[in-house]
Amino acid sequence: MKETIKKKLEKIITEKFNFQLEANVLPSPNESFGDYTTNIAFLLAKKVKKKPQEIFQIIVNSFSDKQIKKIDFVNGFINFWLEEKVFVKKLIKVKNNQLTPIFLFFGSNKKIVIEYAQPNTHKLFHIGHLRNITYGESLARIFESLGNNVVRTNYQGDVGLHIAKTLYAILNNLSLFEKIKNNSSLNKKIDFIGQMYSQGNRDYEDEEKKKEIIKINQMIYEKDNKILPLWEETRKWSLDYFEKIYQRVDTHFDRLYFESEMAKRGLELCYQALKNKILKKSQGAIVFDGRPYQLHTRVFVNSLGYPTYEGKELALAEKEFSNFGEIDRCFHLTTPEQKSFFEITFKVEELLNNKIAGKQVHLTYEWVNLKTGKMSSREGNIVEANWLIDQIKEKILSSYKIDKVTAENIAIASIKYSFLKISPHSPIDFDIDESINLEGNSGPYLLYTYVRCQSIIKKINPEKAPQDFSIKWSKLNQEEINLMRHLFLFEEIIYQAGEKFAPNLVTEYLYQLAKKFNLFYQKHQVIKAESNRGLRILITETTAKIIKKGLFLLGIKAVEKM
RNA sequence: GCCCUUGUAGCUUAACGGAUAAAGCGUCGGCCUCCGGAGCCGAAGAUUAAGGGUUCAAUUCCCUUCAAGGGCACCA
Repeated sequence: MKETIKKKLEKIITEKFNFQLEANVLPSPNESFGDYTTNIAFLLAKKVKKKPQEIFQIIVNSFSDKQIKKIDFVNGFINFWLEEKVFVKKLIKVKNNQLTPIFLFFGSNKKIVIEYAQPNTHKLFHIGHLRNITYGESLARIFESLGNNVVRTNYQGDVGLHIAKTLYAILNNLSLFEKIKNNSSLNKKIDFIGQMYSQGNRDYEDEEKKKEIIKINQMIYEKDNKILPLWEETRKWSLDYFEKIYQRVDTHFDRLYFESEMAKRGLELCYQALKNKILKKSQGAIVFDGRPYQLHTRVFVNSLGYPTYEGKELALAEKEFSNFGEIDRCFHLTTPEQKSFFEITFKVEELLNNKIAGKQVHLTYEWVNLKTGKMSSREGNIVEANWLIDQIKEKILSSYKIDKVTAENIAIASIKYSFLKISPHSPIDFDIDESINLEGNSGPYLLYTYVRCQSIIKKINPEKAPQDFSIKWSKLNQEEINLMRHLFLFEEIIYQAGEKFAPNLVTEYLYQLAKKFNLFYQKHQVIKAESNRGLRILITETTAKIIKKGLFLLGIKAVEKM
């Protein structure tokens, strides 16, 4: 609808004013300003030297569309009011699952990669990862619903000093390790790795032990047989633990990539880039000189001959762009401190392979810090994902009479919603009571509204409801009108959320929808309605469908009772 | 030092350059003989960090200052 108005306006502007202008058409900010609004009268006034009022008159006289009931002029804005039947048509489409999405493609192949989650093995999966995975999964679903074929990838660090520290400590506690390996649950194993990491960190302070840890680090890189079995075993513990979390938060990956598989190919690519003079030697290392591109200089192969994180990234990019056929965009979700890292590696990748140019995108989301300060595994003040979900679940179980499965779903809904309603660019100072809401603008509020709708629908047979929808606004109450107009905007909101990588637009939309429905519910009867009964049932069904679909786009499962 | 991001009610946040800056929590006052009270209604609460500029219009764009966070060669 928005596009239709826009195109017609632009045509009129060209014909009547002999002027090219992109007409900005938006949903009106509130009900008294119609359904769509445009500011072209302001913009045009100066260009064509006419008063906004005159411009409005000319547009009104030329504009014709069967779906538009009225066009008016308020405060300099031109507002469009849609015919009632347009809304009814849309609601019926939603009811019959016939919504056609507005497509948003990033290229001709309609295939994109989203790389997210990115935890490191041998470390805990904490609320920062939870924010990442929640954001990534939601973006994936939004892009899918806009017509894209999405490949979900996850780049996990399974080599590095933190692992050497952990393995060093384990080597000094081998009997305990064997005992845990044979007899303990996965949770105990993860606890054990955490303890060993802390121990390894303390050991690293000691100069002698530090040398040994660095040696172990090299052994891991070289897949030395003396360390390989221990590395593989503990790595598997971590991966099993991650997999359980992915399932718990309803995410899956098409491909897991590991840092350990990138070293060899990364090194080859670095030497190829050196040969092509994209990289150069400097102080014993191989580096990219970023100055010609206003970038930093960074090391790709260190002076010991090992590829750095940058060097390995070249191999990752190659895989991500070749493992799934032609890719139009590849999104990497990380916290902002990796900005310059990505600017530089993207540049080198482009120089190596110009087909990638412009297709790599770094999407940042901000840190989750604790109110008490920064999280640090050394200080042991990590908010671990399972712990957080369990805490919220307990809180729900102690406050409401529901079963455990539902409590689990509600807990995850409240956590995901709490993250997603905040723009990714806002850092979060996390406090469990303040950050995770169960009332007000929250996941449970939306679930509750959904359950409420379903509860009404279950009590009646919608098929037998009156099907006469030839309505007039004058016969409807304000709550019905507001709801219908809001429901109408759903697809456009999804499009905007995709365009701006902003699931928080979906949360805001759903919250407004639920609020409007609850007010309607409070003031008017549906089942025993004396007027508009069929329409009210239709509105209730549509609200339920859209909340469910919207929650799905946020990665949240609707519950049927609570 | 250079570069990037952020600064909005007591707290946590929202707002393609647009109309009266929008919510939640907290505080205060109302609403269940009625489809689910995790709900609904109302009140109080904002010089959008400060100061300039551009614009018909600035929380949004530009400049300066202040504050917080992050990045700037062999960590990931």
